[in-house]
Amino acid sequence: MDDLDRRILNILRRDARTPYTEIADEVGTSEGTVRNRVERMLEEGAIERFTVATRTGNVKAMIEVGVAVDVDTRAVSDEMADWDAVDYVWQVSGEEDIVLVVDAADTTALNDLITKARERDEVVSTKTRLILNEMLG
Amino acid sequence: MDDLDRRILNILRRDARTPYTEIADEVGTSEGTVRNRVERMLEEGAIERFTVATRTGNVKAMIEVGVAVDVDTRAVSDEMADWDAVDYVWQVSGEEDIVLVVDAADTTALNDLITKARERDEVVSTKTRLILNEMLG
DNA sequence: TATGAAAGACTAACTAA
DNA sequence: TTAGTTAGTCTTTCATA
Repeated sequence: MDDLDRRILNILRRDARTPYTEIADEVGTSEGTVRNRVERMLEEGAIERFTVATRTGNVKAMIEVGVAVDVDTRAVSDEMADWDAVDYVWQVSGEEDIVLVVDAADTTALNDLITKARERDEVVSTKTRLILNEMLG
Repeated sequence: MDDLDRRILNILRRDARTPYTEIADEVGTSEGTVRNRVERMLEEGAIERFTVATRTGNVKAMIEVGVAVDVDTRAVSDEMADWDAVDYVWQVSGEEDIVLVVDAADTTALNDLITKARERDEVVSTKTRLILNEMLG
């Protein structure tokens, strides 16, 4: 993971469909080098996956969910990952245990999701924050 | 945004390099249809961008940052987006105003980042949560 | 690091609803 | 008029030297 890797990553983070030849030009190396490095980073896990950032709805939010102490957080997370509109489920340290990152159609859909979470016996608290603006690092 | 769109998105979210022909097979349509729909979703903003999910360091975390009431949150967010190891900056509603999603080399790097945030006059509080596990929705 | 072959994406003309 | 299909062409990626 050297500076060249980081420059390649920065280009891919902004547009993962940039052709290797174009990346090569930009960072001053050959197409083959870029390709080999991307493959290496994929193997090593520096690149977890190629993906798309979506905004299918109008409301993005994070829901911090607290669960009871005797509960298998992993299992709960697993189920919540299957819920509609849920993009990511993070198990986190801190007061709450799970953070849902969601992309909901509207506030009603968001509210339904929060309700669904609160109705579960294992869930002891929720705290929702709307994501008003997102910027890439 | 119909069911076919959603199925295409789900495939792309897991691997954005899946060839159109393969997606077409999986969802039961032609390559051209998949391509047209992906292009339309890009134009409409349902797909914000093609990107890579990275893990360059060993520590992922979210840092909730509270800023003073008279501060331009946008400007602060803008600067923080440029900091090393910061993947995303979200302006959010709730007690705190900014959430940094970071991918740090180690806990020292994470701590440096938190310190850097706390040293700013505008920042009145920080709360850090380690992301222990992430799952795709 | 080149180069040719293979895979994939794109263009544009066509068909059907 | 819009969505979908397809054949041919061009671009990108990949494997080999």
